[in-house]
Amino acid sequence: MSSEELAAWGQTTAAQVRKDLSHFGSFGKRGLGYQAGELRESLRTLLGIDRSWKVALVGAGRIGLALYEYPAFRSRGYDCVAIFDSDPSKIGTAWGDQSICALEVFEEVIKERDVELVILAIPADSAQEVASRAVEAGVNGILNFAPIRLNVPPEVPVEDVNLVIELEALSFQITQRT
Amino acid sequence: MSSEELAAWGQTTAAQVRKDLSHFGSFGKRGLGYQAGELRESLRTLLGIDRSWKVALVGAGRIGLALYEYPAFRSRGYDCVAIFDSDPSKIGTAWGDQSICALEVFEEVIKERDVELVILAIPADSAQEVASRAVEAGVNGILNFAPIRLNVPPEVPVEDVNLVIELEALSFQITQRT
DNA sequence: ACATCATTGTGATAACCTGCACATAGTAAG
DNA sequence: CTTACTATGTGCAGGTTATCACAATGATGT
Repeated sequence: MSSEELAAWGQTTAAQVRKDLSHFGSFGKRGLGYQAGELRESLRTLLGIDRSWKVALVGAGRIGLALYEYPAFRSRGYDCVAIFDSDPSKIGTAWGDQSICALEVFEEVIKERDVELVILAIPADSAQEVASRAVEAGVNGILNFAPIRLNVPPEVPVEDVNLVIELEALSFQITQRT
Repeated sequence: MSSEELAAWGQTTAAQVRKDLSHFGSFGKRGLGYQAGELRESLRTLLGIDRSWKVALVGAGRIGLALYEYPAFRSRGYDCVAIFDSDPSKIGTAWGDQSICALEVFEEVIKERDVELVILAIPADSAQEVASRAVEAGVNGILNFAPIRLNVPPEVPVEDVNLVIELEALSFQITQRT
């Protein structure tokens, strides 16, 4: 597969593909291109997605449920090993093979099950507190659906997903289109 | 409110805030700062979010449900005026005040209800087809949850949301952290 | 063995973005 | 009215990112 082909796939240019890859090493053969399977594996290793990750889900609401049942997570190596919620009526009930835990036992469960990533699917007003507790408990990264900017130490990466902003980005582009 | 304060809020620098705003006009008063409410309204107009937008949801699965019930959408002016699904057992049933429509009547309903934005919460294999039909029916923008790059004319903006990639971005950063 | 061809990896170049620093202008007080 | 003060808007400089263009290199065929 040539950088040209890869570029078409990724909506970019051939030069961009080659430059980007060159920052991490030399993956292609001159005159031939890249061997797709080999490149794929190299990149998987490079990105740290050549193994499975233990994930905890905080918030057993509708968004939490959608994420928990999202097949792509498991198939890409993200294993949900714990679910938390603050609602007493949900605690103890089970989704699939996971029983929903109370936030009171958060640290305990996180450590016991070696959770590395936490998905926050809870309202904005409790997100900061849970995030801080997660960091304290040794979590390595946070995927945040709450519409606030979390304050965490720089060594713990946070990825924010804000669906309203995505819609607003569309609105903006449409408005600009004159 | 000074650019300094705004910068702290948005995790950036005062100079950046001023430069960015200056691209769209002059909103502040020298020696005083910005008047928050006024600035807010100016930006809302600029971004095209000073009005409500009519949205159709395609895919009445768990992700679709989570989005449909997401209160922030309605409160920010995004009105879901139609829901579509291909599953015959869902068609005709209702979520809240919306009855789920068949994809057969897609174009008809889109035009009749003046839908401007479409949210695609369906599997990758049918996303391109629905996207093309949406563009053809006159939709102005697409929020795409399917993990494929949609092929649509450049005047129709597409925002992609890929939750697996968000998790992978975390994995990468953690791996790099050495 | 040699020539031809295709495509990489990369130095040079251009475009873009961020941050600094200050002239400018509006406010307030004497 | 004049002076002192504050915070904007912006030209400039530095750094980062994208694009170009080509020498280097391996494959293929004669």
